[in-house]
Amino acid sequence: MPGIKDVAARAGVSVATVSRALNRHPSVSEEARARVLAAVEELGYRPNAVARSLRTDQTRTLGLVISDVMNPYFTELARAVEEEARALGYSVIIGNADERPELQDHHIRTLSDRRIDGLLVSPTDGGTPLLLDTARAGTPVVFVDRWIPGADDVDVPVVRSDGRDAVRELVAHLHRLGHRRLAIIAGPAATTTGSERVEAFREALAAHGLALPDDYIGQGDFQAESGRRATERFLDLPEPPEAVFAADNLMALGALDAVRSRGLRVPDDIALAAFDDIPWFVHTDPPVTAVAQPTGALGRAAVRALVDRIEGRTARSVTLPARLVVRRSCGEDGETHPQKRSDP
Amino acid sequence: MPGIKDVAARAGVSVATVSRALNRHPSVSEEARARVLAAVEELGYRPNAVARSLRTDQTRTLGLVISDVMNPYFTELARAVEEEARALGYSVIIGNADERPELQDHHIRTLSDRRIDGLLVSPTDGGTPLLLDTARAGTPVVFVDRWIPGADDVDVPVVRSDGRDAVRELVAHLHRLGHRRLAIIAGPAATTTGSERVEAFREALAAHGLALPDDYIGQGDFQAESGRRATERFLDLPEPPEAVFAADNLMALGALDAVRSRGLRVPDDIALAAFDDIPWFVHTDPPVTAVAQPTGALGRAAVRALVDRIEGRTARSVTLPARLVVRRSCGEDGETHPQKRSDP
DNA sequence: CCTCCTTGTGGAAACGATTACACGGGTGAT
DNA sequence: ATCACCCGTGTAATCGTTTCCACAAGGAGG
Repeated sequence: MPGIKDVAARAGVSVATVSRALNRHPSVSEEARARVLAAVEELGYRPNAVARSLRTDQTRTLGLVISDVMNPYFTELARAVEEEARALGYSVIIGNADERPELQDHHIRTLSDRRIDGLLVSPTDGGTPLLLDTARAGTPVVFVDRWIPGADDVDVPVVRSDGRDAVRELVAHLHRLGHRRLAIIAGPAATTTGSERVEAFREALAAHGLALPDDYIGQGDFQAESGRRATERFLDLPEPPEAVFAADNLMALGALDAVRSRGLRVPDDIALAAFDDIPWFVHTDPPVTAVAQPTGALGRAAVRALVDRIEGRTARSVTLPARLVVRRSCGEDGETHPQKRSDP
Repeated sequence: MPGIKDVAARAGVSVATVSRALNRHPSVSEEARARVLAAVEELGYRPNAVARSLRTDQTRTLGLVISDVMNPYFTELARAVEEEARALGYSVIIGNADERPELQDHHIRTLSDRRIDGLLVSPTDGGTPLLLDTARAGTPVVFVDRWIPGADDVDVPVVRSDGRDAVRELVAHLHRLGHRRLAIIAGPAATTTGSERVEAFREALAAHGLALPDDYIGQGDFQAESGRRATERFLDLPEPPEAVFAADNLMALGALDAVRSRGLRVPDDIALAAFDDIPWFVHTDPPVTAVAQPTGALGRAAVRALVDRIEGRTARSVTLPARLVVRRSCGEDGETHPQKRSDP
């Protein structure tokens, strides 16, 4: 592979001039620039990004650490992130933490070693100081979707969506359909999305004079299998819930599994709803009602915030509203959706 | 961030010794090694991967260029690739080509600039010489899932799965259920998986004395929307097919969409099957019959082949068999599955 | 005519690691 | 005692860029 020296030789100029020509530095003559460009073309020269990074101390690369690549929500997020980053001239390296703290650490470490310019993280459960230490050490960090507490002493914007209103709508919807015993399959308590969604649910319930007994809170870990187990536990209760709300789409899938393997039917025997809408929910049996996050917008906003921080501007946290998408998994609602909102 | 010099100073040795101690070079005394390790620990030193790569001319990074991150098949592949790579001491950078040749080129270029050690690609439609040029220029390349012709003059192993037998089984299954007018939604003709699957289908049909008229070949692009369009076209035919085989899962999703929006039902009005099994197919209405690839094994084999090439060993192409998973989307088959095979 | 600035250029010093080479001192064989 | 060798270590070159600094040539202003 040709180096800058080869180009310089071919163009009959020094390496300094080649570098300047390529980086659109103003003080290089039209003529020299032309000769350099020609030489570059002829040799098929491409600057060595590794060497460049070493010298300039920037890689134009973003790290994205997500909790689970197999979760359609995160792949959509990842896709949006990559697109926006590319538009801004950055590449992104994705690390899949698979909901395992030690894997998350592994990726954070590897990415730091690579000297990425900034880090986008949707932190998993499990308190490890590495992430915050990294932020404290000066690497620009932005949280997306989830965040972890203790980031007060360091500037880490959070880009997320607020499901409170949508959850309220969902509970109203369930209530209207006659469901009174409502249960939730929660995510790990240590993740914000884990606890937050339970809180929102509990509050919404309270507004209708309903309680959320401990038996009706299933402990999940955002994976399908845990959704199945939690649902089976619900079904074994002396008084099983009439509706189950899964805090993410994978656990909803597991729940669907569980009720089906008992020979029961959704929504006739039990209603089901999920957080995070995905294309497949349209085609499940039955189509499932879900709280939809503006995933793409979230990803793009997160990248913009991160790049702002990297390039020395200040970045602010962003919260975007989620909305309820009613389908058939909670029962037929008739034609009236008093609280339906128009698409944002 | 501390550099190797800081460590050397702290440990009271030269940078050379630090480097040697860290790279388990044999000739460094126990005592020096201990002091170095202590200093590393105290300072929280991490070697700068960029500098190291520049010097050693290897990044211990693999590039993975896939055609579509949103396709569950590819995300499962990506996940397996990352796992195996990690086990072997490599990181992977994923590039999403989104079925667009120019994006594929963009990623190949970016990855080459980064001096990745090897490239794993599942090429999109559209002939651009860049990919083969890269391989010819000496970058180890392995094709996974799909491949492109013209790679004969350069050693590019292909890791893929052979669906021929499974497609034969599928057609037998459909035939047994009484379906005679069978259609296929093909992928882009320029991708091998696009044309190959059509050929396998045609051959299997021929074995039953059935033809595959042009009207029954829908042109898709592996995206959901194209599956919908193709299916609508089928449905508009004076004599619509009795069964539709989608060459990937996303197009099957689109097909499902199309038949549902006409108020028709699967499998009563039309049967449906897909290439690429995914978890969601269990929960669609109805569960869909699919040809399942050993995706994880494919990804792992691909990484091993690539690393073999990188580390100077020779790598061979690998072909793994796919198998048929019968569900309900083609109709009830009774209890007998004469050709059912046990899980590999 | 001299000075001062501008413009275009090249030489050489970084960046942070790895590694070839040299060297000093100990050890075993002759 | 001499020699050859090995071991542990340090000095310095190197990887491919960017960029600081020096410098030459030419133009403008006094």
